[in-house]
Amino acid sequence: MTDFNNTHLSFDGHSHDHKTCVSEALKSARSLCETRGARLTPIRQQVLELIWNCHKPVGAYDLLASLSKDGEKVAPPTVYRALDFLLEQGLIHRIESLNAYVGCPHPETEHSSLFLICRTCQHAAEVHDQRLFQKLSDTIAGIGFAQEQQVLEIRGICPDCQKADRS
Amino acid sequence: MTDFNNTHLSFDGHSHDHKTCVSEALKSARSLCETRGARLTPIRQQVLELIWNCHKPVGAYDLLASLSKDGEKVAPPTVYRALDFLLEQGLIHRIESLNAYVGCPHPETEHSSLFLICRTCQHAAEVHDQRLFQKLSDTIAGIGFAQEQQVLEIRGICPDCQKADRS
DNA sequence: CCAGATTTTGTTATGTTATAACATTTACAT
DNA sequence: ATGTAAATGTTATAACATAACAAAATCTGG
Repeated sequence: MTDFNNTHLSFDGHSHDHKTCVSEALKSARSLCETRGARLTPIRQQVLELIWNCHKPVGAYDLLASLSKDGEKVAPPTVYRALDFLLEQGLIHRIESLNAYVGCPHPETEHSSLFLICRTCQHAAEVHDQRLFQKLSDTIAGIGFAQEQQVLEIRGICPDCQKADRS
Repeated sequence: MTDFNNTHLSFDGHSHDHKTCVSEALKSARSLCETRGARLTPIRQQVLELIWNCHKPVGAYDLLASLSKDGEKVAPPTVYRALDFLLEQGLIHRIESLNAYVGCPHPETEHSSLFLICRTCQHAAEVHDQRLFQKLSDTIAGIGFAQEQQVLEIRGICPDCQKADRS
């Protein structure tokens, strides 16, 4: 069973109240960092918010541009340091095949993710299928390989965009 | 069942006759291109050979440097065009999480691959497990997502390097 | 073989993504 | 308050990739 239909990263596009889901993500991030003694500084929070505000995976230089809009001058290291922090805290994921970043809808526990990336609408849905992950882990363990990180990204066309195509 | 133990990209390091496996790969590439009416030009073949000669995934600029050694001046587009050709023909794979390229040990049929990437020895093993791929495809199809390309990369420590660590 | 079309390669410039190195400021703990 | 650690600012550059156009090589039909 996947949580494809109840994740914020689904392909449901604008059909949900994104403002609410962003603010919930931020709230959750604040409380998590509090608990962990990690410092969610203004810059870090701002970057996290920008990532969540965008429905699609966002590139570091897009974030840089957004941050620089207010006339403030921001340099790449600032953005990358914030991204590093958010990645470490599990608050965002990096999509390797896009060089881009997305918010994680359940940062409280470490987990592997499978991303379904639509080449039409650019959205990336995070899928969790325990049975699948188990089979994968078993296969890898059977080989004797000690896995530390999984990069699982499927590219194609999401259900919505397939429908749109046919109409 | 995986072919982990009978692939040229395994973690067996220098325990096999790599010269032979490179020349076989090149021979196979030539015959494949012949059959398909694709032109394996000197540059393309040279790039393929360089990739096979290296046990690890190779970056485009490493290839560039190798090509430029003979005093010839080679520019990035030359390398990237060769890589594009080789990717199209399925003669190499790109490892997204490394921005690097590896030779494909069975280019005759299109296929998905799962890569096990060792962060100690840098080798990347291509694994094929039909049952696993089937389960993955079923999961994705069940969601209604039309997959076109899979990026499956597991990072960790290979069996050999684990042994080496303990000794 | 030749002329035109197509493919491949050369060349220059630039775009995009990411990090190194070091200075300064801010927050924290005693 | 003061020393220490963490975070941020700043400058420069590394690493990865492609656009655009010119020249050369190859293929194809007459």
